[in-house]
Amino acid sequence: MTRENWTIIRDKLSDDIRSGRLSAGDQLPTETQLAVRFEIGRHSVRRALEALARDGKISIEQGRGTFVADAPRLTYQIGKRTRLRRNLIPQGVAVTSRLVSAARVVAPDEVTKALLLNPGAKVTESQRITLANDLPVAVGRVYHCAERFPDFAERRDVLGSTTETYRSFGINDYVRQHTSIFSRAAKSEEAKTLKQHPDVPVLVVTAIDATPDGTPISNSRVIWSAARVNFTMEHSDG
Amino acid sequence: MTRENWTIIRDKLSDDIRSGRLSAGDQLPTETQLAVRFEIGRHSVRRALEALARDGKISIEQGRGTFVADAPRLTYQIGKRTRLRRNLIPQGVAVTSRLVSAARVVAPDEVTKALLLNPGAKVTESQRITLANDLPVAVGRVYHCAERFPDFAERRDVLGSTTETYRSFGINDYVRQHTSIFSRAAKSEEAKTLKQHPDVPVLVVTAIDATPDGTPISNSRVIWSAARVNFTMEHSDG
DNA sequence: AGAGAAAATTCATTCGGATGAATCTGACAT
DNA sequence: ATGTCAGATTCATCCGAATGAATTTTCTCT
Repeated sequence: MTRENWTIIRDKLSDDIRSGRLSAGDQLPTETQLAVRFEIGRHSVRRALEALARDGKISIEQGRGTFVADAPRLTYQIGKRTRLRRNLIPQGVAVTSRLVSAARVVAPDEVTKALLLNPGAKVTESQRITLANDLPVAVGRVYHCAERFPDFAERRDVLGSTTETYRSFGINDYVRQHTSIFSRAAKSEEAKTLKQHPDVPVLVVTAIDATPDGTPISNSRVIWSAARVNFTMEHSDG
Repeated sequence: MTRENWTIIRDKLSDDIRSGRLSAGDQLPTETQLAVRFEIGRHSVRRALEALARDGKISIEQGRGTFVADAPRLTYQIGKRTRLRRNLIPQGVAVTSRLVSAARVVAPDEVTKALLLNPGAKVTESQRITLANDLPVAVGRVYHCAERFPDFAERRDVLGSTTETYRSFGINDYVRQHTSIFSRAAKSEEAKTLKQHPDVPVLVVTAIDATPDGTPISNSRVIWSAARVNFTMEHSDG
């Protein structure tokens, strides 16, 4: 009985949310109140709340309170024709993305390999943050060969779309060549950027886009909030 | 200085592992010793260790101690020709899988939809656990239409390979039709089955396999230990 | 009213301490 | 050698308490 006490309250709250007894946006009782009601220590309450936050079921905000998450999980389709905006918009989600920084740097090893560049080649690194309904869902870095796409980040920022930007460089089509996904704990700065609880893991999605003839044109590494996204893949065509 | 004290020891240990000062299999000092050495409370030490365990960098074992993880992350390639064994073996990993249970049940809603069955149709549910070098990495349920594949689980267990089993049913080829991936916290029983720390999240991979002409033949839902796996996808052919 | 300061709320982090559970070690008897 | 059991070690869980930080609410003064 003494063991795994905190799972009781976690499961109770989880049930309340699923069944609708607690609905999206509702504020939960304070930690102290929950501790009293369930007759357990506040630390066990915190443990339970942390577990729920990791699943994205609730959102814990310091100084304000704890709330039932109101944003459902986004579905992001990965395939040959992976297009961030087009894939998220159909879900009735307002997707925006913002340029955080742009720089010209010597390509890191992985980028050199991914883009088939010579060691020491320069690339442009643009860092963007993606929001769905004003809530950050992903933050990522994209690398382009600096010689071929000298001002990619700036143009992308003006044109507002990756597809358009490629077109302005004379590339009318591009396809996803390779994708890799893994999960890890969020670094504290990532958690801050994504406005998520420090214990929510992130999904790291590394990808290579290429022209239809197979020439790689971009290498990206996007950090997704694991609680807010769901990836799908169709293997027929893409 | 008082804030986020525990991240200091987390980062220190993480560095020690990455740099090789601590190597695979090494036992870490006990919680108490670490607390003394870093001049912080044991609870902060635990918090740091939990964070490292979530990333799969260390493995915490009650009554034994805490050890640097010795199993590297597996890479599992998802594509049109997704075959568990063939995709993992090239990495020098001894992959085995074991039937945990087999049953004949009324198809759950999602399965009905995935396999295009009539409501109330029966399916076989086989639960298998997959081990890589004797370490569990995944546990999953696979559903097959009971009419067409009445004894799938049993045959699969005898023949030792999914491909062979399908062949015995007259299916010489099959392809991955659809895959979806998301992350969530592990349920306590899943954590136990996968022999992982309760705080390590899992990746839920739902898939539909089909014959080349597009007829769905199986629906699976596999729970992967998020710390031990890494998914990749090639979008050219599969 | 309106602006700004003070107070109250609420979560964040940390510490110390206690008990339980799993595992290993070593003494002991067979 | 082998098996058993007591004790030590180590992590797991829990509680209570204090201080700090972020936010909201209330009050005060102009």
